[in-house]
Amino acid sequence: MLKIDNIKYRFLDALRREGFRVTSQRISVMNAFMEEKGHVNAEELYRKLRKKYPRVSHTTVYRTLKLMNKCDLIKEVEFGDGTMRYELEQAHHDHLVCTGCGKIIEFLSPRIELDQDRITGEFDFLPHHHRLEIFGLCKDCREAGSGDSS
Amino acid sequence: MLKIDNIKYRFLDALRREGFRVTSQRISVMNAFMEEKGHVNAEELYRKLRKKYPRVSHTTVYRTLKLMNKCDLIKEVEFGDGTMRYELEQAHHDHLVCTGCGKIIEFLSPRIELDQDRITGEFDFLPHHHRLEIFGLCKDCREAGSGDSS
DNA sequence: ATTTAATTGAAAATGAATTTCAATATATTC
DNA sequence: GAATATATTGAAATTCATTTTCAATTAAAT
Repeated sequence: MLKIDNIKYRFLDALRREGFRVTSQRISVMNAFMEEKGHVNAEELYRKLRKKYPRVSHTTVYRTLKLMNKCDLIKEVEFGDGTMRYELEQAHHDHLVCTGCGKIIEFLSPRIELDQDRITGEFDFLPHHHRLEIFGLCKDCREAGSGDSS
Repeated sequence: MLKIDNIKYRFLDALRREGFRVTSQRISVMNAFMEEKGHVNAEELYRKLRKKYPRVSHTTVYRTLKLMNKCDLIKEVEFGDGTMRYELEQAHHDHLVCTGCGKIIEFLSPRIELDQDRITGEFDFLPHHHRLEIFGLCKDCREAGSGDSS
C-alpha cells in the first residue's frame, strides 16, 4: 500500500503547504476515494462514504474532490453520462468505455499520440491536452449475450 | 445551397415518414440551425432565433434539436462546457477545439482510425463509436498574444 | 368544415453542482 | 493549555442546462 500512503501523504502535504486545513472529513473522502477502483462521481462516492463515515455531507464530498483535483491528486473525466468523474492523476492515457457494464479500460497508444502531433502540426494548432474515448462492448458483455443482459 | 435544400427536404421527409407534424416552429429552428456555422447549443440558437422568428419558444428549440437528432440530421457533441452542442450529421471526424476563441476545426486521420482498431483488438473490445478532441490554441490565437486576448 | 391527436408555450420539475451563511473546528498565538 | 482568528462544515437555497407537465392551439385526416 505504498501507493496509497504516498497519495495520502501528498494530499496532507499539499493541504498544509497551501494553507488549507487537515480535517477528518477531507481524510474520509480521500480514504473512500482510494478504496474505489476509480472513475467514481461525487454522488456515488457520497453514497459509499456515508456507510463508513456518516459525518460527511454531500456538499463536502463535492468540495473535497474539487480540492484534491486542485492539488493535482485526481483528475476530472467525463464519459457522457452528465456527471463529472474522478480518476487518480497519473501518466496520460485514453479510455475504452463499455456501454454494457460501464467498465472502463485505460490504454495508451504511442502511435496515436504521435499521429495527433502530426495532425495538430498540419493545422498549425498548439495542443494542450486531449481526450479519446472509444465506446463499445467489452469481451464479458459480448459473451454474456447479444446486447441485453437482463 | 443544394446542401441546405437537401437537408431541409430530408427533415420534412423524415417528419412525415415518422408521423410527426410539419410545423412553422420546426422549420424555423431548422432554418436557424442551417444559418449557423455549426456546434451551437440550444440556448445560443434560441437567442439568435428569436430575432428572426419570435414565435418560437425556448422549449421548442430544445425539443426540435432532439428531434432533428433522432432523424439523423444532426449530431450531439460536447466539448466540456456543460452544454450539448449540435453539428450536421456527416462523415465521421474528430475535433480540434481552440481554448482561446472557441473555434472548432474538424479533421479526420485515417491513421488514428486504424490505430484505434488495433487497440480495441488488443483488448478484445468491440467498438461502437469514439470521440477524440484535442484542446489547444489555434494559429490566430497564438499570434494574437501569449494567452490572454483581453 | 369537423374531428382527433400531435405540438406548443409557460411554468414547474429535475438533477448535478455550487453558493450562502450561521455554527463548528482547526491552527496559531499567548 | 486556553484564547483567538479564520477556514471549514452542513443544510438549505441557488444556479444552470435540460426535461416534463398540462391546458390551449394547430396540423392533418376525414
